[in-house]
Amino acid sequence: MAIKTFIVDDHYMVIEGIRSLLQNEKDIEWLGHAMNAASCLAFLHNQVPDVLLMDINLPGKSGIDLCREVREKYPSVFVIGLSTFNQQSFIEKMMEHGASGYVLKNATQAELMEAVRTVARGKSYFSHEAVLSLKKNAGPGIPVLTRREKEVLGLIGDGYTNNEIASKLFISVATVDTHRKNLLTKFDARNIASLIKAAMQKQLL
Amino acid sequence: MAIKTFIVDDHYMVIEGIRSLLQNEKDIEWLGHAMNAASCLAFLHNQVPDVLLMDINLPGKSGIDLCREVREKYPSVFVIGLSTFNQQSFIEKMMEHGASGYVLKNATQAELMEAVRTVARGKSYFSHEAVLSLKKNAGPGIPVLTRREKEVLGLIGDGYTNNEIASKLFISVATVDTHRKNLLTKFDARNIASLIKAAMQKQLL
DNA sequence: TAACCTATCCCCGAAAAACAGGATATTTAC
DNA sequence: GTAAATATCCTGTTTTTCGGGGATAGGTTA
Repeated sequence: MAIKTFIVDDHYMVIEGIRSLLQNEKDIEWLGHAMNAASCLAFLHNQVPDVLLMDINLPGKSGIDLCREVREKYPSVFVIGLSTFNQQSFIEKMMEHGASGYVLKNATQAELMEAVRTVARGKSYFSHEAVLSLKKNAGPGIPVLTRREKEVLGLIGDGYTNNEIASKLFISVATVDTHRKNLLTKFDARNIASLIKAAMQKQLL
Repeated sequence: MAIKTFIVDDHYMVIEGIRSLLQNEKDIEWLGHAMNAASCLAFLHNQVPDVLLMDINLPGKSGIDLCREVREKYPSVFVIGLSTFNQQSFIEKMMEHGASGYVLKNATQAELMEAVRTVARGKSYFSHEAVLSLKKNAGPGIPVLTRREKEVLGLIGDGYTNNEIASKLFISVATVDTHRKNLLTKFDARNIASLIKAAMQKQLL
């Protein structure tokens, strides 16, 4: 029985590319594509694929959220995350939300097919490069921030000084300073510059 | 005479997608593809296309630089920039470096073919969405940085202090301070935090 | 209840950055 | 060849950050 596949990606060229890579495989069946989360869910309502290839950067609802929703409603669907970047933060998040694999968009045909077949058997598959970047970047991960810390981080990024932040949040400067110090510790940053850069890279700002 | 096209993109799926979108058009000929700047230049050495489709995010040398180089050596080649994002900073840069068009990767088949045909006639073509985002985001634009400023900006982002940067670059702290001041002015930033955030958003870091 | 997390506040001193001026070579561009 | 841009350096003062501490109070949870 052929593996039924479905694709969600807002890039027409990527959809076409994947289709042309998979269409000549006899054990892989192409059910169609969606270009956003809503029409993907609508499609699943009628027909359920075995493997769902999903861009993690979707307009509106992110791939991360869509992945969680699909896995909750249709546990038989295995999800493969697709992305241009191999950012460990994205990979980790997709995994946490139930994805079975992660493939970079510069993957070869062989890699893509292996991913589809592996995941269809209920196993996990990661792009070679994705694994490398996970290993390389094994250290930090995404720090867990409290609500207040996120708030302070946002204001720091907007260029406000501790004094201004204190006024805005109706707290003492000392408190803001403590939050700031905790942020530096959590991000393992030397100063505000590296803190902001790290936060931007981890999509926390 | 068919329009000879060539593609540079490091994403295999995108190459395949474009190929499958263009291959059935009788007035468009597919010369091949390259996955990085070097092999693109090597190809051009032997065969010159009419239209060169080029991802702006290439590994190593950026699409921006490749575009300039190609236009200098082969003025008959018209370049179309390809990108996932419609960031006005990228679009502007590609134009400054001699590109004739800009198409988003979520473009439709019709749009892509129109772009190729328009550009082949020596005219300019912009994705509908690219034009929109240019209009919408007319405000700030992207600051022009000198080589030294970019260097200093990078080191600031990596968390080095002015003293450390001075040592690294074998210049005085006062000079580093001046570069820093100029960066703040160019980015219209209040302090380092907002500078780094702005630089990250504009992909300059 | 005790341990833990979160948010709040405080002190100190050294280091760094921000602000405000100005100055001088060397390229680069017109 | 002249003007503009770039890179370099200087002297101040004021503000902010950074790195140590430590303390209290409320909520959660094991």
